[in-house]
Amino acid sequence: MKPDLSDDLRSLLPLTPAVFYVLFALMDGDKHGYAIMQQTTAHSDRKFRMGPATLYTTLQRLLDLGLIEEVERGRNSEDSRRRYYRIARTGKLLLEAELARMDSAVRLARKRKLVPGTTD
Amino acid sequence: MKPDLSDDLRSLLPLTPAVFYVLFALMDGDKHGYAIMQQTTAHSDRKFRMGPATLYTTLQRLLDLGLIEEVERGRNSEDSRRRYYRIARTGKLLLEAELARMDSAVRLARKRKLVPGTTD
DNA sequence: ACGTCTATATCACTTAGTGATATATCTACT
DNA sequence: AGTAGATATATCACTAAGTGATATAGACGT
Repeated sequence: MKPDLSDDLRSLLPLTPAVFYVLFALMDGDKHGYAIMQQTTAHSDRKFRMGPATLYTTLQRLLDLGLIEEVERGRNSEDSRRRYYRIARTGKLLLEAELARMDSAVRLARKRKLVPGTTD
Repeated sequence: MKPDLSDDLRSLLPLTPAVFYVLFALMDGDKHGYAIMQQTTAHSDRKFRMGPATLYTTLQRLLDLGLIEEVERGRNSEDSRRRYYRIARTGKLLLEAELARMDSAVRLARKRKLVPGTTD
């Protein structure tokens, strides 16, 4: 059984594109800001391009909310400018809730034949 | 073959929640504003509640963009206050593009086991 | 040493969403 | 007929979020 999200977190749903793609990019490992920006362009099939202003203000907001955490660089000799981030437990729960919402919208649309069915 | 979206329309992706749910509500038939508000609450499993301010400003914006059209009431003796809307061709294309984006995000997440698989 | 890419950061501005409130109609009940 | 409550649209003042532009500087190849 999964814990329910607090009202506080639930009020963030639906996630804004910037918040969604930052959390989404971090789901497969810790990353620094610039890498998140690049992955986001790739993950969204170039449909969403996040500029630096959006990225860094979003990262700060997510830190304040406790949805992500900064991780002290463990690596030996990385680029000294980089700041690495990790998705926090609450951030993951929130991302899962958002994905469930998307999934249910897509399923409903599929019943109305607005989206091609699964092929994989 | 589907026509590509113009740059103008593509810049609206990802859709804001308000825009998405209005178009989504209209995909199964013409509706008036208040009905859209109610269906949205239902469609989103109460995860998104759109107040009147958001609804009516969004409807106006969508009319200006040509994504929806107002339909003159053909019915005989309906509630005279109601204004009915229909999704326009471009609005449907845009909604389909957004659903495809969501679908691809959900599929990617499923590979990472962040979303339960299909059961239906 | 130079140019380009990488990387983070902030400013001023625009756009979108929101709580509150207003106004009017419709419907059901007495 | 009166009226209470739900339905329906609309707008205001405010807040939150995103954005283009710009700044600054370290990394990397030639």
